[in-house]
Amino acid sequence: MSKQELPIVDVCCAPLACEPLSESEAAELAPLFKAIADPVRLRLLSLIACHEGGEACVCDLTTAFDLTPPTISHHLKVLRQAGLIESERRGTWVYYWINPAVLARMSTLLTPASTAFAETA
Amino acid sequence: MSKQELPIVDVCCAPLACEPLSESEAAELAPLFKAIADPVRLRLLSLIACHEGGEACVCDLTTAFDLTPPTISHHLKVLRQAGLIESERRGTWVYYWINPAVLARMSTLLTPASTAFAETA
DNA sequence: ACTCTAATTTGACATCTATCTATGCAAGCT
DNA sequence: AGCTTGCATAGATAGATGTCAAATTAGAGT
Repeated sequence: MSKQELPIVDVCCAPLACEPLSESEAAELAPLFKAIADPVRLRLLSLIACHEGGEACVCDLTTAFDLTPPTISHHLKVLRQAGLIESERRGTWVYYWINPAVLARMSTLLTPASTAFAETA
Repeated sequence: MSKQELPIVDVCCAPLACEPLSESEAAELAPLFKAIADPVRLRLLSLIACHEGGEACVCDLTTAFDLTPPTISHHLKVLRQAGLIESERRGTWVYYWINPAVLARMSTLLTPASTAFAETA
């Protein structure tokens, strides 16, 4: 539905610490993190990812928050426009599921290159 | 220097998709992503992480942007207050380095639990 | 057709944010 | 002491963002 802006996924996938991010790479990646830089959207993403069958109806999601349906709808739209989730209407209900490839790309980006951590000083 | 608010790192470390994020977990995690949800800060983080010795002087960073020093200083402060980087003054210059543990935690959170991606459809 | 429910869109508003200029502070040098 | 450079803070401002109430669209079932 509504194929408006499709998320770009052609940027590099190397960890942040491998080589400095170019201006254009940063410009494409920042919106992905901006999309999850909100407590409600983080929980939405988690609720969807954890839901049985890998997808959740909006009605399953709205009940988990002290927010009005339009607000939830707004947050879902932000996540969808960023490419983090996808949706489909089936009869009365609209279902959402996550796009694991985008999540994986973000995860990889944040991987400490050297993996030289572990010193929890 | 200035031990103001130290970042909390006592929240769970499991991937988003393992079990739904609690409200408080989301509230603690969102600011971390908000800190990197900006193209300038993403590049700053990358520049610092990639710099030889694992640390960079502010003077190394300001030259990479078309922004005034106060603006860079502001972004560094945001990253530092989130716990993503740390800093120390040595003589004339101030050096910044990344906190790999926090990066690793964020990376883990975004790991698709099932690791059932790879279908780059 | 009418009605009911599910979900989104629109418009408004208060708050937050990125950026700048101007100022302040700290360290090194003459 | 005084100057210069590196960096941070303070204050101001335009623009983005999260939230809600009201209106709208889409299906399902009388």
